Amino acid sequence: MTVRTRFAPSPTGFLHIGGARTALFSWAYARKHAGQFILRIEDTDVARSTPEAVQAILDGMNWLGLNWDEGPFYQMQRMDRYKEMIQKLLDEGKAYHCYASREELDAMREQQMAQGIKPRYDGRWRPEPGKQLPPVPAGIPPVMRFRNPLTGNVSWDDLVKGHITVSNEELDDLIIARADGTPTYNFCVVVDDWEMGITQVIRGDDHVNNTPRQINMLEALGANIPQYAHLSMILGDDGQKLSKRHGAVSVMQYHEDGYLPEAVLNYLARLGWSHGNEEIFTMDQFCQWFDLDHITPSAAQFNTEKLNWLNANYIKQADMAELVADITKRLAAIGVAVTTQPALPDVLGLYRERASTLNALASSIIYFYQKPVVDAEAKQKHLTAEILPVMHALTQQLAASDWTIDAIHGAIEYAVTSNALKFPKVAMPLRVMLTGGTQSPSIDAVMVLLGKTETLARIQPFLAELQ
RNA sequence: GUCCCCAUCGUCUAGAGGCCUAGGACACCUCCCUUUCACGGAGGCGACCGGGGUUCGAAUCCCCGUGGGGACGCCA
Repeated sequence: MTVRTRFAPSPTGFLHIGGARTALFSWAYARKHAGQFILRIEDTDVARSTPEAVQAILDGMNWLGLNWDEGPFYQMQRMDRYKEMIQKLLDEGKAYHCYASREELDAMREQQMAQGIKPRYDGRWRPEPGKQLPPVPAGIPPVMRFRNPLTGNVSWDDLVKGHITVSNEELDDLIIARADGTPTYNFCVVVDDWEMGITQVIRGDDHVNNTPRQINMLEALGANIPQYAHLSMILGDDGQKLSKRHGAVSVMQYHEDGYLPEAVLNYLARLGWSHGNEEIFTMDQFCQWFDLDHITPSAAQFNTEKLNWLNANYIKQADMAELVADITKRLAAIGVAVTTQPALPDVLGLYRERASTLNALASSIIYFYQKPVVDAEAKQKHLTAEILPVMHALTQQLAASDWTIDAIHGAIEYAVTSNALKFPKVAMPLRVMLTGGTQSPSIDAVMVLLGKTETLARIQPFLAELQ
């Protein structure tokens, strides 16, 4: 049987990091087994679903490169099919109408909680042989409930968590269609997973509790039971649960923040899954290695520092043409136009090993295309009156040099030795004048990139000012 | 409250009864490289939640406890 997995988000918000990992694992499982990966949009909550959210999910998937083989299927477009199946269950006596009002049900739950028992529907409208049902209230549209078995257990071998058993006594007759006739989540999932031939349901472990209900419905429908793999959740950097209010961000935010999709993917893959000591790997390798056996059943805390480390690695390896295009865009976004000189690939060649995000990389090279803002403290510390004569002499020599890295280095070296100074004593003032700060790659390499004219132009005002 | 799940360095994890003096990675510290900062290299610090079993032997299996999480919607 060919493997068919699915990712089934509800379009009520952006694709966040937890959803992205679920999608990644489902995708990788299908790829590993040469199967199909299906995208299904669970939009039956009309009030909360939005087209913008659908687009945001698609954008996130595309950015990560998680390509799907079928879909996206929209549940709202499959209503007729669900309704047929509901009718089938009704005809077979496996579902029934319930006329209990919301107020009535709320009161029931409250009472059960007060008694210290698990709140569950008490079956007041469930038909039984010889049972007298309440009189049907007039003008009240009923909901449809699934007739869950009263006794016995439901169990399955979860591919991540192992054997799980739940007693049917813990379950109740869930609503499968609302009063307006639209089917609810648990029912749609069951019909879709069945009809789409899903073989492995890989999803978040907040669905563990839904699984026994779904298995019961699948059985009532006469459907095959897929295998289930429940992934633990991802906690925020601070160990707290991720929520809209707290820490949950769109995967596209990582794009904006300067992360490469490869890095995010690699990080996510390694969060809760492992392949021995492998830390950095391509998606091809991941798809070959991926298996459900090596997924940790416990929750994992997100660690931005490790993501940064991975991202730095991917920035170092990135294709130069792509890097140039990306950095150009990021600089443009902050109002910096990249000119032909110095050539961006040359600059990036020197700076790419120093940054852990693309944004950091972009801002680290601004001073090649704009006059730097000089750090006052650095200026005061390094641009002293005593260094002035040395700088003057050095500038003259630089002006006459042929502007190769050796020539520049030689000129600085001469200034150092002829004045009996330490190298930084000369290099630091240059760094401050040319870059505005005290941290940069080798100053001679920076000067080569900056060019003779620009270098001298940046030094000149300081010499004048110091005089 | 009830049910379900989870538990190895600060974090992500390796670990399928002896290979464990518990390995790797991030972070942190030290040193090296060096022209500052990074990068890189070499070291270091650092964990099996507690208690009972089972076993010749337990991080690993079982039970209890503790702690954490999830679920209990006409949401998904």
